[in-house]
Amino acid sequence: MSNITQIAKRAKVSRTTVSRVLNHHSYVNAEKREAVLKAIKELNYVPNLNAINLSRGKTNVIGIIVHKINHPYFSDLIERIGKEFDKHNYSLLVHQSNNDPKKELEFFNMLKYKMIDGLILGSSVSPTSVIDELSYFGKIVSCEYSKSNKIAKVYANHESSIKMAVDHLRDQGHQEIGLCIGSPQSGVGTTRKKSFFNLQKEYHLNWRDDWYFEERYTIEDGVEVAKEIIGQPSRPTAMVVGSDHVATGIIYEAKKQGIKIPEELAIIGFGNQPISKIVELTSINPMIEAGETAANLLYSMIQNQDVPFNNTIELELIKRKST
Amino acid sequence: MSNITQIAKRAKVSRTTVSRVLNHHSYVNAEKREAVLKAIKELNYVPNLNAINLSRGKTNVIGIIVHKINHPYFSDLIERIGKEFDKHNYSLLVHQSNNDPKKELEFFNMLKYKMIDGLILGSSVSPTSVIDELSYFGKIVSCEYSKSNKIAKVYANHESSIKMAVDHLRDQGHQEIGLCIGSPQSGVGTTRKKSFFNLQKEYHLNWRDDWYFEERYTIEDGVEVAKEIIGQPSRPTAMVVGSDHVATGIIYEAKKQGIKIPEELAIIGFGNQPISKIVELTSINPMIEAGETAANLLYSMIQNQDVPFNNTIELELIKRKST
DNA sequence: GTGAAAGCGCTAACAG
DNA sequence: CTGTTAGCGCTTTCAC
Repeated sequence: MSNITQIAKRAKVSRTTVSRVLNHHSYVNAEKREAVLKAIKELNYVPNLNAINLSRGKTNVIGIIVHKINHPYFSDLIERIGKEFDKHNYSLLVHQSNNDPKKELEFFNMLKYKMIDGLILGSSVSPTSVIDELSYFGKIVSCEYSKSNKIAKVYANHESSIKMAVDHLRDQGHQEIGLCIGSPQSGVGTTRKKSFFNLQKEYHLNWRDDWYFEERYTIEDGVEVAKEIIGQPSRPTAMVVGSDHVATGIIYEAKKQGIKIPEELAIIGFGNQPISKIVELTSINPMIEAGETAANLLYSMIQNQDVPFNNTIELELIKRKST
Repeated sequence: MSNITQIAKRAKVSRTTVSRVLNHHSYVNAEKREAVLKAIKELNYVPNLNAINLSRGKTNVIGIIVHKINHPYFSDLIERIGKEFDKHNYSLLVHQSNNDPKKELEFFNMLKYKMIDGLILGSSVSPTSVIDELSYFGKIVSCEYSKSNKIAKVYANHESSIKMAVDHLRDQGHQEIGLCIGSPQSGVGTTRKKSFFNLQKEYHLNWRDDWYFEERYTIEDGVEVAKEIIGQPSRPTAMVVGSDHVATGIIYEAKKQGIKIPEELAIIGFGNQPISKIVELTSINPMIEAGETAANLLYSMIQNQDVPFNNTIELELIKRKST
């Protein structure tokens, strides 16, 4: 394993010159350049990124933390952010928190310790104070609402999206509406839950506690939810479901049990995932891509450009046959 | 931003001592230790990982490259590998290649340049020569079959899995069997395709070229495949489908068009993904978890332990109602 | 138990 | 266009 000094010696130039040809800096005399290139070949030289990173004070790596890597929402998010940053020659350090604040804290050190140049919060359960303090160490973009005003955010208004869903269902005549969300601790979950129950009171909707479900993420979870609903003595006529995949599971199981969608059970999901087209699920969807937006925001911030910190995402309701 | 030298000065000790308390090395006089800790607090010291990495010659990061981050197979793989390495305090640098050899090569530099301590090939389209050369720079584990004998591999025998599928369908009386795979360039795709056509000849199965589909990855792709099949003047009575998700799409669309599964069209998938239970898809499944296995192999290799390079995964056929 | 000194490998300001 | 020199921040032998 050779280094720049050996190349310099062999090519009979200074290390600076080697560095210059390596980085295509300014012009280097053709002969010397050739000598350097020759030495590089002969010694099988490869650069050491850790040295470069240390010297430059940056790594061209950005971090992203999510609740669960293989949840479709997050894997899509990671994919889009990765693709976007790839254009700028940045790599992605991906971490899964399982919504565990300790795990988040651990990963946040990557920013503090200068292992990553920026951080994207796919989801976070850390208190604002932690985020505020962290922001001192580097650029951060959150893909959900955050109270911190030290970081950029790109988020949908989940309050209005819940209203969009409930209003839509009420328009169809529903008065018994259940709710199913993911993590009630996450920003998204908290807001959805709160907004829903506010509306439920405001509209004087009927309610039973067993119409509420949380910590549901997958198609299989949806199947379970459907079973629970169907077993109830008096079940809701409609469900607002935080994830298209869970909603898909509900539809699948309900249909299997001979329940007519939407006549006997209406379902509305979120995210307009590919699968929603297939099961003809009505879904509420962001009108911009949060991943790309977050990536571009962060990239600009890393370039020390000013960006808006509050970026709200407009939503639209895509009506299909499940409502 | 303070560094170890400033801490040393303030605590009136040497940098070595600071380093020792930081790393819990040997014993340090209680008073000096306190002084160091105090200085660290006062100066808001945070370590610089790049310096540590450079000095130590390792990063505690491993890289993983996959065709597509948000394909369920790969996002599951990443999740499992991440979880496994998290136990050892390793982070994950994730890269998507889109099966582009150039993109792969770019990421391989992360290993050469010492940015990562090891590499997992979720999928790869690079020639053996490239992998062989790369193996010189670090430990590599492939999650699919590879001709390279310089890296560890954990792979299913796709030849026998195809045979398992075709035999099963023949047992049910099928003579007209179609094939649908992902990338025909990937190791998996190549083998599946070749094995299938060998069998098709050996068994004298009927065949039409329009019973073959490639580059299909998603549920939506499956819907398209179903539409194409159904539109054919003489369609196959069964399909071997490389992905459960694509198979799910086929089932969904076929049923929608009133085609009876499995009477009029039998479907067999691969991977036993959660969704396969829901659509009652027969699926062929590995009996061990490739992700965990690959992670543990790589971890052992990084510890300079000897590991078996050829790790085959046994498969089982999980019969459900689609065949 | 502690410190001096020599790395780890590269970059960049400055002078010529 | 090129070299000198001073970092970047931490680890680790080796003496004492």
